[in-house]
Amino acid sequence: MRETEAKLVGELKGRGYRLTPQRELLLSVLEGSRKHLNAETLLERVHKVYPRANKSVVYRNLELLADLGLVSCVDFGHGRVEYEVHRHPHHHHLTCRHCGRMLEVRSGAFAQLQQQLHQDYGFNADMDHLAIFGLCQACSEKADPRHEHHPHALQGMGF
Amino acid sequence: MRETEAKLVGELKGRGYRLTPQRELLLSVLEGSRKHLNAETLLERVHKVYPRANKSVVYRNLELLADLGLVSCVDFGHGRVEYEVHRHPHHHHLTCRHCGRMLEVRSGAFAQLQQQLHQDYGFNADMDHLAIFGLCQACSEKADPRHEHHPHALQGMGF
DNA sequence: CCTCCTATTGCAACTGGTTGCATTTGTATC
DNA sequence: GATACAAATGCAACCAGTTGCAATAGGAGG
Repeated sequence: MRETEAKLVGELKGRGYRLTPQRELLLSVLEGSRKHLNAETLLERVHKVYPRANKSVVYRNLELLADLGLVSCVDFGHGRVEYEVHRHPHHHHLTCRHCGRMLEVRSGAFAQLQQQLHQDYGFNADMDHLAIFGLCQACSEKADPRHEHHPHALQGMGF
Repeated sequence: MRETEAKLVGELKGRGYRLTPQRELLLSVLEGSRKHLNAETLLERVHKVYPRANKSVVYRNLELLADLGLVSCVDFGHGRVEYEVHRHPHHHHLTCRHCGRMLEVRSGAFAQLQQQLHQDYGFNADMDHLAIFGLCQACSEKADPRHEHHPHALQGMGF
């Protein structure tokens, strides 16, 4: 906790950013949660301590913190982006587009892909921001190939 | 052209969807373009032929067509999603978060990742919807590690 | 060609997120 | 601790995309 706090202060000051109460608060809320948080929840919690906080500050600081590598944001395709402190540097997210469940995964294949892209194209991929969609095992098994697409499946799926 | 048209009709009717002028038009606009198109441009073009077309129809049909595997949509992180007919089944997009340029790529490493995820977690990844962010070769070379993050870099980047 | 049923459309209201701008506030310097 | 300057905030307007709902229109069956 203190460690990331100190890291934050160092990162910010070193680069000419200011240490504002909103910024500290935002990070501490993120650290206080084990789960991903979306911007709305985040704002609610910040609000309890600092009622005049504003959503644009939340978004702008999340962007900054993400940019500094302190938080990572993942778009699970549920209409809102989720944020978390960047403590497990190499885990990725597999989201099932059918049941909506999300799997955290740490596969060497990601590092391999990253390496390959660097080798072949000189591209330095941000693998940590990666969310992959598809069908989880359970849903793959249930899916009958002839009915893979149900009319209105997406609208009626309840997420 | 006709081929995809026929494929569309078949897919739709076979699954109980209707063949509406908006749907056909949307697909033909997508096919008439070699590049990715965003929903706004798409709507403009549809509008020229069918002036009372509406954005919600565009979005709903893009979702349907994507779901049927006829178009693919990629989020380049520029604030709007881009759509294209799904003719090159296995190309992926590397987007530079600094200069915004986009690279089309066909690497075996993606297939390998896909395979690995299937093997290890039984997860069937939709690799075609994948856009990867990072730094392109040019920007990586220009970036001085001590100034990797410029104040307001994202706001001032001009896209 | 008429009827009926339901998929689809058009619309307007809404959502999550972004932006421009005037105001406030960290913080470096004196 | 006062000053000054740029970074950050708060706000309101905005943007892309989504949703609920009443009206419309494919198309299957008669």
